[in-house]
Amino acid sequence: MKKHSVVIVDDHLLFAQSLQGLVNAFDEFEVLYHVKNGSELIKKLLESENVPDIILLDINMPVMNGFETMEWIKENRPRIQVLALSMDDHEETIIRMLRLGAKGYLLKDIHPEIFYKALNEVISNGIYYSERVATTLLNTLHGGNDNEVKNGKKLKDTELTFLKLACTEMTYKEIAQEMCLSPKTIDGYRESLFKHFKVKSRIGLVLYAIRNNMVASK
Amino acid sequence: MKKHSVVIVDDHLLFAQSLQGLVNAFDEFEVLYHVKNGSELIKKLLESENVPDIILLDINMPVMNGFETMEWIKENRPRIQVLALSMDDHEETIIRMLRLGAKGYLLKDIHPEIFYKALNEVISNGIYYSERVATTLLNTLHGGNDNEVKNGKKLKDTELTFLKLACTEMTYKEIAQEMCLSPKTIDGYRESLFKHFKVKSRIGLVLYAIRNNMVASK
DNA sequence: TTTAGAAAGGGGAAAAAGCCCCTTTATTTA
DNA sequence: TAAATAAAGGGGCTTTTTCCCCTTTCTAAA
Repeated sequence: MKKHSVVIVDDHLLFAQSLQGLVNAFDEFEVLYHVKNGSELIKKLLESENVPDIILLDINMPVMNGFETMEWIKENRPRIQVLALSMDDHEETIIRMLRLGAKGYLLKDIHPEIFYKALNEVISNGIYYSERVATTLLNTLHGGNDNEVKNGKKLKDTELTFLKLACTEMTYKEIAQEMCLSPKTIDGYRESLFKHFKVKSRIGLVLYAIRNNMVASK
Repeated sequence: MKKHSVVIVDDHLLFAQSLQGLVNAFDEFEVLYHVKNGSELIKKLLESENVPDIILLDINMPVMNGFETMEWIKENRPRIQVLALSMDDHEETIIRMLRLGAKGYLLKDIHPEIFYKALNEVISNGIYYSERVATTLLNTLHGGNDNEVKNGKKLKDTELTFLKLACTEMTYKEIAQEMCLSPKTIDGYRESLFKHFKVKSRIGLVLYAIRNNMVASK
């Protein structure tokens, strides 16, 4: 029987290498190769005629991150199943990744047996989430009471740009200049995001953005 | 020949399990067991008469983090060599860990061969740093030009408390109340930390604190 | 074709943040 | 022991932030 081929995309070489060993230890799976980021993956996919069945995709990578990579895969290699693999359990991240078409979302603290189950599930065209991920999703779906704005709704480009600049030492005036908008417009974005995220100050905004992975914290 | 025994402390089970495979693949080393956090490690060390030669210690763990764990080890099991293993390459973190007595600091994106070298180095009583870690350290040691305050100097308790509260939606007035100090004193801390970290605003302070792991970001 | 609702922006004011320069009281340290 | 330094705090000022209410323009839906 031909084994299912797996490609690992993760910049943590130690983890990638170790994970490769783990995958190869499963009878039904074997690792084709592993790469350090999205760009390398794309290069490999383009030059190799050996198409993998599953891609294990890390999200936080320096060069080309998981989201961008996922978009590329969906457009160019839609038949490859992608399993997101991250330490980040914030719902914004999870939802974003699943919206982009990932077939599952695993946290790196899962048990290897769960990992094995996830691989099998994905191969048989299913979807798999870590328990904590599923819980998070449930909370989001029929979540809460008064958060009709809070989550799913994604930010507009301009709001996101503002948010990123707000997570900076720039004053609003400087941000306005940078974005070629009136300070008053910026003030509007600010108020709208404050309500959206239920925060009371720019500090709160920054904390929210970082905690939810909307801007790079490190 | 008896193999050198290794204990893995990491909450990412998938990583831990995979790493165990990697370590066991080296002839000279074998994994004794792996645990999810510092508390579990201590329990194991206390109840088992089988003392490991090396502990591979992750830093970011939910229950008892690497720093606390390192302190305990130095006090109670000073003869065990500890290799810190983290994705965090900020100098404050590295220096703190090495000050606490870690025999090396590895970033999780290192190559497995480097990992092997590090294990051997530590066993022969040496010290090993990832290349990027060494670079960071060098920059710090005879670093820069005018940063006589910047790094090594650790914050006083009260300053750290202020810093943590500053990474919050509280106003300075509220922080002052919380700390039972005059708002003017708080203002003094603020100014001093601004200079210390070379930031221009409270936002900058928050970003610095998070990036350097001085407050929990997530 | 109205009409509702975004998006961009204005006025104005109160609160908070940021900045210097200063005083007092301990605690070092030379 | 005298001088230096650190910790706590005050005065007073400017800039930023935060808030609320309002206008115009354009687009999309009823």
